Amino acid sequence: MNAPSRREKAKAQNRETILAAARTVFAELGFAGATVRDVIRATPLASGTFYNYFKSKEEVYQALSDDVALAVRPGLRQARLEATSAEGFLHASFRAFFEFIAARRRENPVPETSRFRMDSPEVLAGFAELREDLDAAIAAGLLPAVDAELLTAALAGVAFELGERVKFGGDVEEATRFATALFLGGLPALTAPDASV
Amino acid sequence: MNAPSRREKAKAQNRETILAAARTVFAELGFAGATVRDVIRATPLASGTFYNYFKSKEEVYQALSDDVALAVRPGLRQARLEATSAEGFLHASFRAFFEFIAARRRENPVPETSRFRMDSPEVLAGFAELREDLDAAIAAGLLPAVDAELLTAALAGVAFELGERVKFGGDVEEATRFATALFLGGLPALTAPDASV
Amino acid sequence: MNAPSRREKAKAQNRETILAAARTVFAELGFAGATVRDVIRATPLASGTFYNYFKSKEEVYQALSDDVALAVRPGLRQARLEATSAEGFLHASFRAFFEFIAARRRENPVPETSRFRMDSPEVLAGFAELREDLDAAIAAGLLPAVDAELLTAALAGVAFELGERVKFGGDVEEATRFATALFLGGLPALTAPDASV
Amino acid sequence: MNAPSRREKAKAQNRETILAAARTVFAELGFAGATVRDVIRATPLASGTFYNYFKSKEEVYQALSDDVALAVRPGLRQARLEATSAEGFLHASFRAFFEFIAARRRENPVPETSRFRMDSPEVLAGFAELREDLDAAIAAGLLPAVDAELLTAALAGVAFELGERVKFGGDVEEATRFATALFLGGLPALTAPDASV
DNA sequence: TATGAATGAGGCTTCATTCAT
DNA sequence: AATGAATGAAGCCTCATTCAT
Repeated sequence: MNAPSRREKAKAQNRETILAAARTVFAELGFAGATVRDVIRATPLASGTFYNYFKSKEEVYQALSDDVALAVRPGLRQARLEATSAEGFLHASFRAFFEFIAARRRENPVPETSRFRMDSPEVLAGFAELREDLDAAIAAGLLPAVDAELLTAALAGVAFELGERVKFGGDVEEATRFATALFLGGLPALTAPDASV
Repeated sequence: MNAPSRREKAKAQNRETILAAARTVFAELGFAGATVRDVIRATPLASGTFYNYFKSKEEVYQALSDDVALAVRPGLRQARLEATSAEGFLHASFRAFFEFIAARRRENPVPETSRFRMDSPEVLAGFAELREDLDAAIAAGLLPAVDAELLTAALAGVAFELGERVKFGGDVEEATRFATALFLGGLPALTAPDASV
Repeated sequence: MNAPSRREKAKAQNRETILAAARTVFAELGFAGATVRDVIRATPLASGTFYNYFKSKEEVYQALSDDVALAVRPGLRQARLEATSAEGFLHASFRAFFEFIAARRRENPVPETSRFRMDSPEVLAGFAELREDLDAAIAAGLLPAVDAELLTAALAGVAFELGERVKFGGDVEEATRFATALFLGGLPALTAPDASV
Repeated sequence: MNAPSRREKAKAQNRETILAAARTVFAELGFAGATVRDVIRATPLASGTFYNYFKSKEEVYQALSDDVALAVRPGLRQARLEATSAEGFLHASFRAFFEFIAARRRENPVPETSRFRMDSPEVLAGFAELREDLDAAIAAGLLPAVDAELLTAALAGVAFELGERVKFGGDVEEATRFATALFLGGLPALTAPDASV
């Protein structure tokens, strides 16, 4: 009992409608380029209704991030925490990430968009934990003692850009293999005394 | 013959004034976040004057890309084309990119903007030729025969994200070394038959 | 017979709740500056409930006027009608008015609003009958035969402005004495043939 | 030479157009009740133009006040400063004020309006100096030593309300005589030891 | 060519009011 | 009756762009 009333369901539904519209619109126009109006227009709702749910574009962004935190990050993290080798760690991370993008693509086909639009909230939210896990992995001896700050950045960058390819139809497995191999091969080189220039 | 008249010089000057202002403003606010007004305001010129030189913000963007093509990319390309080793190729590319960002940081010392602001014309234009050069380098045997599409993406991603760190004070040399070493170590692994998972 | 049912009492209660909130809100924001939403927000009731009792802000205004007609004005009129001297007439009028303002100040201790806020229903309603009473007082020989139109205006003006002082902490007694003395002294002069300029 | 160009004249003209519209609209709707849109609508100008001249309704209000300060108050003040008797002081003040209102009425006929709309900027602006002059007049022995705070309020209130009558066709001379006589007669009474209640 | 005021479209937000529950 | 979410009109303001000077 205490099942959600019809009204409560409608309310939850509207919230989802707005979030889904925002996802699409942000992907299409970029977060900065999108307006609240754009989001509303992508919705059957009236303009005022938006403000019953969110105070601003930023708040939608936040909600989108939260959604993702709930949906993807636990799995992603779990995979990393359970990893017993550098390869496992990297493979689990990249795979989870690319899978997520591919799933998104399936349920919400992406319109043509320029490559520098990859600033969607969902994507960014997941990276916050990465650094943390990296530190743990290094401390545990799973990864060599490289500069964790730069390594986080490099991992994020590669995930980011390969993710773009996946978003437009690239193969998840292939992207995962490529990224994993790159870092697996590169990591030892990063600890070697620098001889370059 | 036909040295530019005073009038022509004044004209060229205004054009440069606008472009310089746009560079600063786009860097500060991002392309999407910036308005033509913002650009004009960063200029001693009147609003109408803007339209004597450019039809829109997009056209300024294009001009900025062209500018950088003229100014930065030839040198970068040259270095890549003359490279005699994978390391030289990578090192030249990363170094040029991070130097570029550091220079921008120096002339525009108030970033306060997060990662979204990497969508500037110069940055994007710089990557346009990378793929081309990669293909050439692979054909020349300088780089192993990996998937050039994915490699381009991975290079861009790492450059992007390490570039962020440089933008906020990171060291150019350190970023260059890190990125170069990562790919130098990773490239051989990319050609090995995949054994992962 | 026919004592109010529980339901009728609840209904009357809600009406009073809204009126009380409106009084406070109008006093704080002024009639023009206040919105129906403001009134509802100052209430535990839902927005729709407002419309079960009033059609609009204006109707609340009217009801407030009626309320005060019921509550304050009879006493004031009584005092004026029973006055046996000009002083009694004036003193009763001013005192009632300033007391009213002081009472409002006590129950709503955050004025922060300047002179504009004197346009509340109670205040205006209170002056409506003054002219009538003045005519009666003049006819009864209580007041000298001055221009009742102008006298009404002058009384209202003084009451208004001294009322402002009372609103911000001025003493009721002092304001009453001042206003009464002014008119008591001035009234004879008003009947004298005009020699001025 | 340096005569205002056509453009400069148009600009000054627009400013006046807006101010005139604001005067009318504030008188009609009250300051609080009026919107910027209302002002614009009372104008042949486009909405954006308003903001070329004023940042907000409040700024128009300020400008209106400044206008009045320039136009009326110097004369008003002069008359008071030159007064050599209480009667002269009062007469000059009231007369100047009512004249101003009458002049306004002539050039800018007032629509029907309720009595509590008399919160127009012009009217209020002039009273700021009154208190100052009153203090000076009392110090100079021109007026008896009454409570200057309350006297200011009373004078303002009477001017206010009689001004309303003048605004709707009342006679300037009559209002001036009435107000002057009231205070002339009332002032002595204000200094007498209080025997009231 | 440069100027900058005027324009009105369009973005943001709040409001009064309705109406299904 | 009471509720409170939905609605869209309307207020606020900024913007890109034009055009007379």
